[in-house]
Amino acid sequence: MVEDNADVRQAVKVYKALGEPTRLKIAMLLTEERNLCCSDIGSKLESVAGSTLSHHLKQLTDCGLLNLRKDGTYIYYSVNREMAQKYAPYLLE
Amino acid sequence: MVEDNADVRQAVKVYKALGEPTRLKIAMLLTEERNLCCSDIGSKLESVAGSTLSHHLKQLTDCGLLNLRKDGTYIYYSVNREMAQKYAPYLLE
DNA sequence: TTTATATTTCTAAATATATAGAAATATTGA
DNA sequence: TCAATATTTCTATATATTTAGAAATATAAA
Repeated sequence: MVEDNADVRQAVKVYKALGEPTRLKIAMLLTEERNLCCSDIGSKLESVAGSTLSHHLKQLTDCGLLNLRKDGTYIYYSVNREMAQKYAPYLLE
Repeated sequence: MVEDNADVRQAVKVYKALGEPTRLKIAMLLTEERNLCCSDIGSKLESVAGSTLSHHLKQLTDCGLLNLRKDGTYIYYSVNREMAQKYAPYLLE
């Protein structure tokens, strides 16, 4: 019988996060260019509302794929390379 | 602006397929043990209806992650290692 | 041909997800 | 303090997904 442990649940979260076009593009964007803020990212994608972007970034952050650094009003995001290496090195190509 | 090309769409399909617990478990199962048929897989998971399993296997196959080999009434599934290597080598660990 | 078994397709229902507008919160700078 | 900007939360809606029962299809074996 296949186990349903914490590691599998983590992997599911990561793959679920990447299994949506806008989020995959955000992740790819952030491997090319580190330290983009929410609105930078928005301007590099086709018409996404800020609230939508915020939800996507939350999902990518919650699963551990993105690191964030707060600086004043801004939040700068980067890909967590260890996580990408482990689950989706495709991102790092 | 981030592109939405065929390669990205393929990656989204793969990650969407893996971003669901039952399907991730199926993929993990099939990296450990090759050539399991639908009902073998069903017996290794907790209570999944055959019709449900069929849908999951279709999704995993359609995105290219699983190879299949028909033999009489049976269909034997295996992980496509190239695809796993490219998108989710986590599976091969 | 009939029966048994494996798998798929059809269908419907429950649940989850993506989306964005509006309002709220946070921080900076004037 | 006030205004401007960045981001989040709340809310609702549209859409997609998961699920499985029932019926259909396919193959093999009796």
